[in-house]
Amino acid sequence: MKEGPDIAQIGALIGDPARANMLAALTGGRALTATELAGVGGITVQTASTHLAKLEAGGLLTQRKQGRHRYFTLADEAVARLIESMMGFAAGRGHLRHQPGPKEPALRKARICYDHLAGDYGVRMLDSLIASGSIDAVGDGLALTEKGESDLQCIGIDVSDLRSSRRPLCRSCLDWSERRAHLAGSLGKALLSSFLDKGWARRTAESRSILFSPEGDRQFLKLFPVDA
Amino acid sequence: MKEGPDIAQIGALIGDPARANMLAALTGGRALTATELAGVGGITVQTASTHLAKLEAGGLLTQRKQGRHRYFTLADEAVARLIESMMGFAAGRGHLRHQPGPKEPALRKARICYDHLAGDYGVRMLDSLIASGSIDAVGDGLALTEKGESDLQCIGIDVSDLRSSRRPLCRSCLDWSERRAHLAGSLGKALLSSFLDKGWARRTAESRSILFSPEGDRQFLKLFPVDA
DNA sequence: GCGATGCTTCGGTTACGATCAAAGTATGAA
DNA sequence: TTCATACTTTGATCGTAACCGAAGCATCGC
Repeated sequence: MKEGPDIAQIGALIGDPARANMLAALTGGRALTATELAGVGGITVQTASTHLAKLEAGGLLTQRKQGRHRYFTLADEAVARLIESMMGFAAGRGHLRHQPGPKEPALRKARICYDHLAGDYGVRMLDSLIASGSIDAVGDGLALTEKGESDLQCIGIDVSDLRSSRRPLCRSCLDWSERRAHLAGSLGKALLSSFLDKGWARRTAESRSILFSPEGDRQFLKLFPVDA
Repeated sequence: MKEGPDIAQIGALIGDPARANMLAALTGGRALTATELAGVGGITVQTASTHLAKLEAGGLLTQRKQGRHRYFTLADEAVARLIESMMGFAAGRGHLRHQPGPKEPALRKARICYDHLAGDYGVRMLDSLIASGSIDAVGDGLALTEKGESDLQCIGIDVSDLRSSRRPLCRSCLDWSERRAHLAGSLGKALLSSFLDKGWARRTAESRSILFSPEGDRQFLKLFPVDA
């Protein structure tokens, strides 16, 4: 008994509904203040403050002081992956939210997952990249091909820049709504950034969902076709 | 707020120390009775019973009645992966157990992870298989090569048998003690089974650790060399 | 300096859940 | 049948942690 690392601590940290909501909100990638997080957690700022202190002590969060605000973010990508993988697991077990809500469809279509695109559009993009031979899917792993590198160059993404970082270029991330993989890693981030830069899509204020403009939608679907 | 699946429920399930210990013990792959699980959880049978009922209701466990015993196992491999990934995360954050204990070294050397080999030996085996060209590592995924298939045939593992199952052949699983990948999937299971069948190693009664015989140790190290 | 805002700390209440003893149910052995 | 084992259910206790009000700091704008 008592073998291995202590999973009960982080389980308990994630196990509180208010904290889980905060973490889920932070999986959106942007830094949030204590007051904002109190909002998503449905609690007062005092309570939120103690929760945030616990999460920080547990190594899940980091905070950055900026003036009289304190911005909280997930400690690193590993935390984001843990949260998303738990969401995927929970979705598979039917542990869904009680109220689907009106925002749900938008969230399923396209949302941000830490720093890359998820949802129907995220899955579609990866499928298309694989079908066109830009990405090789071997087993459960992903690798960029030479064709993919030159194709990406054409749409303004310099892969050699990305390679210089320590972060893996391609990573598959299980999508909780689609139950299939989408593209994470530095390439996933770069692609989403380029969509936002081009004005094809924009992030929403309070939600993880990503809204495509009519023109951006057209361009995206053209760039990442799916053969019938 | 309140977006996505509910991770707080499973977080809370794993968040209790007694339940976490039970789950960790069941990651050893074998079915355990309620009384045995009460032992690893350090609680009475009554308390264990309520815990087990909760875990079953949450979809993490299944039970099988056999005479007057009730054998509990993890619901499926996804649960095992979740637990191991949380262990890996916890180990990375330094959420280690307070008492390392005397069994720790054996556990780090070789242990069972659901149904395949983990620990130093598990990582070594995968490294060797990759170095010899039996397995291709692309990105974070794994794929068996033709050479690998014939090599495995030589040591008595029929890959075509394994392919018939729905379960993926090769899967990489992050090792919490080594912080590197070892081989999971049906091939990982088949390899460990063959070691046990050959009498190279045996499982221990109360622990997840796997004990190699002197002869088995020699054979294993010869079969999976690491080039300096 | 002043007040306003953002956040944390303190104190006290409350509620939930983990715990076990004791009683109840099911299976097996004699 | 009777007793023993394996487990669950019930009931009651207890501790902890979530929660908020109020007070205490820190920072900004004026």
